[in-house]
Amino acid sequence: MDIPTQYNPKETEQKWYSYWEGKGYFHAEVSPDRKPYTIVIPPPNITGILHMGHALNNTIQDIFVRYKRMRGFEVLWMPGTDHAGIATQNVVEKRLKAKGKDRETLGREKFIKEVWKWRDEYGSAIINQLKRLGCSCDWQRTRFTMDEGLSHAVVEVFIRLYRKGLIYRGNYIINWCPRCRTALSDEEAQHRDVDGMMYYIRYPIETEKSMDHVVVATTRPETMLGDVAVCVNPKDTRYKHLKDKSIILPILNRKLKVIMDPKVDPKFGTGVLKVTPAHDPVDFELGKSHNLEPVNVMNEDATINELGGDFEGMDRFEAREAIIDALKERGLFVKAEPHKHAVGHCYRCHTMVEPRLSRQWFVKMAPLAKPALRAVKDGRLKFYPGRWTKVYTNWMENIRDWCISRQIWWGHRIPVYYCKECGEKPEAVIVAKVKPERCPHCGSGDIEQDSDVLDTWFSSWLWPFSTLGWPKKTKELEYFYPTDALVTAQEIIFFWVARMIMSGAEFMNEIPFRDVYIHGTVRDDTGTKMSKSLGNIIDPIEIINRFGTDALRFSIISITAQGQDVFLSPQKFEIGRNFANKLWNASRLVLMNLKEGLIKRDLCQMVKDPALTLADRWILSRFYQASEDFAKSLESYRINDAANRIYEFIWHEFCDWYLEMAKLTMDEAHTQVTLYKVLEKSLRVLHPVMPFITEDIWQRLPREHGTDSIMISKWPHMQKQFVSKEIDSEMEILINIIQAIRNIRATWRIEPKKELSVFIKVKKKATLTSINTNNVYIKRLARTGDIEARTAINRPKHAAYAVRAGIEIFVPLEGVIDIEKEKERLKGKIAGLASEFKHAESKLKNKNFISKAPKEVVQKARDRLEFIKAEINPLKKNLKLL
RNA sequence: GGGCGGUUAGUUCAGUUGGUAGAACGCUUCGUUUACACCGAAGAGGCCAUAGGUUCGAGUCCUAUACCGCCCACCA
Repeated sequence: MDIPTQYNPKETEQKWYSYWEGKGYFHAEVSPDRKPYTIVIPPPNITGILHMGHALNNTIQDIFVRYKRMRGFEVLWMPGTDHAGIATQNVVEKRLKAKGKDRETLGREKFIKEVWKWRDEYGSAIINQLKRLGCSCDWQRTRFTMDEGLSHAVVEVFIRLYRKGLIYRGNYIINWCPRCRTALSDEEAQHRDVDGMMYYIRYPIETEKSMDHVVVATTRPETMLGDVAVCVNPKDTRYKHLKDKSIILPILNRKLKVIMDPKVDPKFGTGVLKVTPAHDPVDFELGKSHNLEPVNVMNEDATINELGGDFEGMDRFEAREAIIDALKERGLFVKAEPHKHAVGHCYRCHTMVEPRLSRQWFVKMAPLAKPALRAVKDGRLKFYPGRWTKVYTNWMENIRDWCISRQIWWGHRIPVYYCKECGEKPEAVIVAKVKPERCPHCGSGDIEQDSDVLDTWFSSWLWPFSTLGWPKKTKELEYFYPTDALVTAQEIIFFWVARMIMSGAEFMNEIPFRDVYIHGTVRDDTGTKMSKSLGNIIDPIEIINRFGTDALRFSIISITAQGQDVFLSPQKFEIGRNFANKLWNASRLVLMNLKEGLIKRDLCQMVKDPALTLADRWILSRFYQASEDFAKSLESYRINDAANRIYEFIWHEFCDWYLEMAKLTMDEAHTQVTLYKVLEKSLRVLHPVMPFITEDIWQRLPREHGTDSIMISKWPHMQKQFVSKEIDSEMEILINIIQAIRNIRATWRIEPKKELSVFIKVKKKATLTSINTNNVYIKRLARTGDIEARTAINRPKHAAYAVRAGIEIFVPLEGVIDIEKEKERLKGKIAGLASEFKHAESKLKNKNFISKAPKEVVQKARDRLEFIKAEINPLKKNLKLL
């Protein structure tokens, strides 16, 4: 059979991927006679390119998908992308800017056309990369969150929640990104520690005798322009005198009320809080409970507005400096102290988020969280590893309302219309699927749609059912929902996983999946997260080009322990490349020797075949154990264990031992059959992990396997009758003997080509028989001549000796090595070491050396001494044997 | 401030209900015997972070401590 000497991954990958796709193997249909297995892809966003996190994530999913498909499930792995509102808008805006255009002059409609154009051109890049990864997704069912069907689901959900009173609109402090100029949800504001300053500022008290002050502490002095009050804790005796007094806001000279509220911590700062309801969430709450009118002093881009007096037009940080200078001039500045605190940053552009008072749409989350919480508590939904359960419940129990409106253009426009005639009346708000002709209240035709769009996650949280046609009751939805598993990274547990569970419970009355497998974050070998901005990314496509897809997949899986972060460096991919190479060459050996007429045998019949050797039985026994272990590990999400188990089997059991033994009887039928069966089945077990190389080799094997592809072949059926601990341990003894003899050869420096005669002393009769019937293997693999095994043996003269598992092994050295010469060599070596030992010992007894030499040098000397001790004893033992 | 993860061979990491410590890479020595040097053989290398406790027995369970890392949090 013809098989190239050199494995060429690229060729293999291209050939077989298009073959699978062409045959339609990825496609899943409703098939009532089979059980469905559905896996939910975390849809990558269209601006993204494949990074290692994706590679890990999708490899894991593809392993499950291929495995389950082989196990007879109707597998649906539905791919798709999300529209990534802010990120995509940013990308397209940047592109426009390069052409000298901008979004505002273009206008909304034309801009959105531009975005669609962009997405048609670049938005499927990541899909193609997933194909190169070998992902067996049902590409015919590829979905996009802006598709008609999914958009329809979004509107439907908005309306249902609104009618249920779970969506409301209101003025609140939200996270505002001044660069993207939009509101963000709490999750989208990522807290990072910032080395800031705490500024202490004097606020004058309005009294008869002026000059009295109260000192206020703040990290954001620029917000003082929006101060409306000063607040102290009612129990704080230091500030009792402030009651009913007024405070003068410096610079702007506005009168501030003094309010008392237990929310203020007397121990923090000076115990006096300046109250800025429009720019701080706590202050906002205070303002509400004390009836204070907020003063918003900032524009959308975080510059100071007209209410900021002389500071109008300045950026927030510029204004901060200017205000401090102004305060210093007036003698109202006390001090600034370094202060570390966590500040929110936009998760898309990393700009410091500004808390901002504005009118937004929110989802009331607490009622949605309840059933989602219950599902986890009563075990219907499980996290792997389990520790994420706590993280999840914690978040759910303290859930806050979700700000879903975004002041951008790319996304699902909010299905809310306002009647201009009705103005600010509540009746002016019309929530509808399509724009109403007339206002149902006043009949006016002057109606405008809300200009905001929805958070991208407001469409992805519906993914498990919106992609299956919801709200229509499709047969796919009924068959494939709820899905089985979700594989994802910890970063999106709150953004996506938790919300999907809530939406599933709410709209489908059933949580969307039962297993959530959270894998680790991919980091570089210094432990920092891989990111474009840090420039420490390892591009999976580059790795694929260099090592092959299978190598990438195998390597990344084998080093990813359940839920543990993954530390990567390019050289780690050599594991997989070497393994692929090993597999290829082992297969070559088998293929070159396979005679088609000899392999057609039924396994069930084979067990009884007396021609089967110990080696044949052993490798079959090992194979079935390996394949079972593999499956068990996989089903419990211990994927690295699975990968390493099959690696261990193929490399160290099949290649290192069985193939070497099989070479003895290569032409015999039992060996031919065993070689063929074990290789063919091993390929099937390995296929989910390394799809390309396994398909390629499998297709070169003689065709008696009924299907056109390993991809749709059946998972090897367990044949318990082959699993035998007795066979295993019988072989283990042989292996031990062989290793012992090889060891003797190495320690006595026996020429490789010299044949040895061997005496073996065994206690058990059965073992003796086994050794005698199988001594051909010892002869071949340990390269020996005659082997004499008996229950009673006298130690031969001048013999090397070893004992393994209770079996004694003697190898006479006379005639094998020059005994006198070896004696001399050993004596010389011992003498040399002894003198070195003496020297080192006396050195270490020298007090001057110990006290004056650098510590490392002394330690080295000590280590050396220990080393010599350890070296010298075995040599002495050997000398005695001669 | 709360929660979580890590600390095991020179390095990077496995170690599933407690039972004589594993892999990969690197290192040393040998080897090109008709699959493979992206290879084979033999070998060296570990008070499993520290201190207590439970147990016949602890890398594994409990309690503290230290260091590294992550997540969450409206202390201005």
